[in-house]
Amino acid sequence: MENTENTKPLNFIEEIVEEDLRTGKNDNRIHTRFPPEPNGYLHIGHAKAICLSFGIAQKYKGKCNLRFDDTNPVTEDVEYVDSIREDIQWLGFNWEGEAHYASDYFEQLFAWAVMLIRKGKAYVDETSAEDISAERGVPTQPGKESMYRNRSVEENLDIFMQMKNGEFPDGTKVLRAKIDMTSPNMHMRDPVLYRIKHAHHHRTGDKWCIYPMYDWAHGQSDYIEGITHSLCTLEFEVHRPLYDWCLDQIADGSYRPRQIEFARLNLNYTVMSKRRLLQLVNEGYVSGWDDPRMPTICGLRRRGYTPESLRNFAEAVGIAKRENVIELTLLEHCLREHLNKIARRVMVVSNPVKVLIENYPDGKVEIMQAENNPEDENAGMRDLPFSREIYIERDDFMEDPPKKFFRLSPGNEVRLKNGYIIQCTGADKDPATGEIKQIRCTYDPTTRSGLEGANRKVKATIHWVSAHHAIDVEVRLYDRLFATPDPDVVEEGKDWKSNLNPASLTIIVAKAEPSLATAKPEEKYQFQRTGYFCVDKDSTASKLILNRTVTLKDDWAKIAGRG
RNA sequence: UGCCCUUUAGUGUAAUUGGUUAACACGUCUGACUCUGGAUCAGAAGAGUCUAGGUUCGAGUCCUAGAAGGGCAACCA
Repeated sequence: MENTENTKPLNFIEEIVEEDLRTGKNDNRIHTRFPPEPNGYLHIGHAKAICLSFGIAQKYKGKCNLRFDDTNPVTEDVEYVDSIREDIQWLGFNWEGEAHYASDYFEQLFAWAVMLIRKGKAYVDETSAEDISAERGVPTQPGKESMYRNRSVEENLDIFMQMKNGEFPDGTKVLRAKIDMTSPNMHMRDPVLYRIKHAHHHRTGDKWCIYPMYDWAHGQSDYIEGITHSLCTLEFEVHRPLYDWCLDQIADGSYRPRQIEFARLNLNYTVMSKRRLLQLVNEGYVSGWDDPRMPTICGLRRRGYTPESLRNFAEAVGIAKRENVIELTLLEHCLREHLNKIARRVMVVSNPVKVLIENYPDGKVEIMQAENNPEDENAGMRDLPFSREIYIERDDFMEDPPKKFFRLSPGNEVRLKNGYIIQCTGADKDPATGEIKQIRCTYDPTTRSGLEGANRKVKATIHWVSAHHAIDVEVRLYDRLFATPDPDVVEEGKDWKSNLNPASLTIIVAKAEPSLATAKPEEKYQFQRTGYFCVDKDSTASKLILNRTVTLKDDWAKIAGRG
């Protein structure tokens, strides 16, 4: 066990960590952090990042902090803080100690800013936002120094204090680092460190009216918390020189956090940006952040995903620096792999057609025994009522079947799972429409499941429910959110939303075996031969609602699909 | 036309750090088995590593020059 762990190839971040451990860097401490901004819900891309940072800490006996990057009070809210904490814990991770907040460090950050000014490395700029932007230049051309760049230390200090004391309106002044307006890296062209925002902060209230920018807060927060490996996504790569510059101003040399970037997760048939997810919610394309079609952690949870399956997925996709688009089939594979082991099997007929077993005594009811999960010996058995009239799937009968169709058809035999072998004697049709109203069969009493006679080879086994005992349940058949793998590929004049899958949700009423009546929200079931389902939180005692998490693999659908 | 990053089967990730015939997973295709056309098992196809040069006994790994894709110009993170 220990051995397989050691021989598994390391990703490039683990290699860096192991090298640091070899050389004794930072006293051999390994301390990571997950730093969400509380301005939205976490999605599966964050799940990858969470598994990485918490996973590295676990693997190397280190620690992982949760730190809310709450430096922008106008977009942030406690609602998000709470959902983020819940999602991380649901995923199965525990952060070190209490959750941290960048806002915990506002005082220290301010003190360091004052120190910067004293060293002549920061200045207050009164240029307007537009002009600062213009003066910054463009990537291909150097910027121009601000006319306020060379104020005296005293003047800077004085105005900065006034900024802090709320003497200026929003947007009138900023504190800027004095670095290099000609740098080929835009982020080094005197980046803004503080801006004025007379806004109520979800934690510090009205104490502050100046707030630090990400670049001034993040590395410093890492330093304060003793973070050794600060893992983030690729778009922060260009920030790294600034991250290091900021640390240079405060670090004493005995310890040093390091920022390492990796490629974010992309999944086909969905979108991942906060902006787009928000748009789907606001414009009513989905029912909310936890709509089971959303790639949010709470959405996946409601859909029926398990923390294990998500963690296995994060492991399977790996960590590297190149842009990637993971196939949804890999996610679904990880899901099925886990659900197969834990989901109780039940029989539910989603598109019912009645079958009359002509030679079965009217009014008789037998109780059949069914395995709850053949993959789990401890899952036990359950009772299943059987009677003269049952429902089977309409698709499991064909009047005029093609060669490879093994199920019910006139004259043909089929096994009823955990029941009897039946033979079709005919079907009654609506003379006007040709629709099958009822299928007629006979059963062989010696073939009851468990009896000697049941050992006969039969081509197919189908699921069923007793018509009189079945309960009606609402089933929400979810499919992929987008109809095309890359939602950005669109016709002229259309946008990504035109690729939304119109069939991503179909609601039906199905006939379920009676044992399902006591099912509770979040419980996972396998509807035999159909798929995995999860009881929705909207369920009530009188109305059971199940979400289709994912279908079972269906070889017949492939064969039939080929024509 | 500045800087930074990336480039290995359809999709991801590896390759003992310069060493045999480039591996694993998902997907695809066969077949076996099955009281779930599920699961499981067995097998197959599929890349010669972005291109062109070079170094070397030997290059996916090193060098040179290109190409392609991505990122950077918020008082967002």
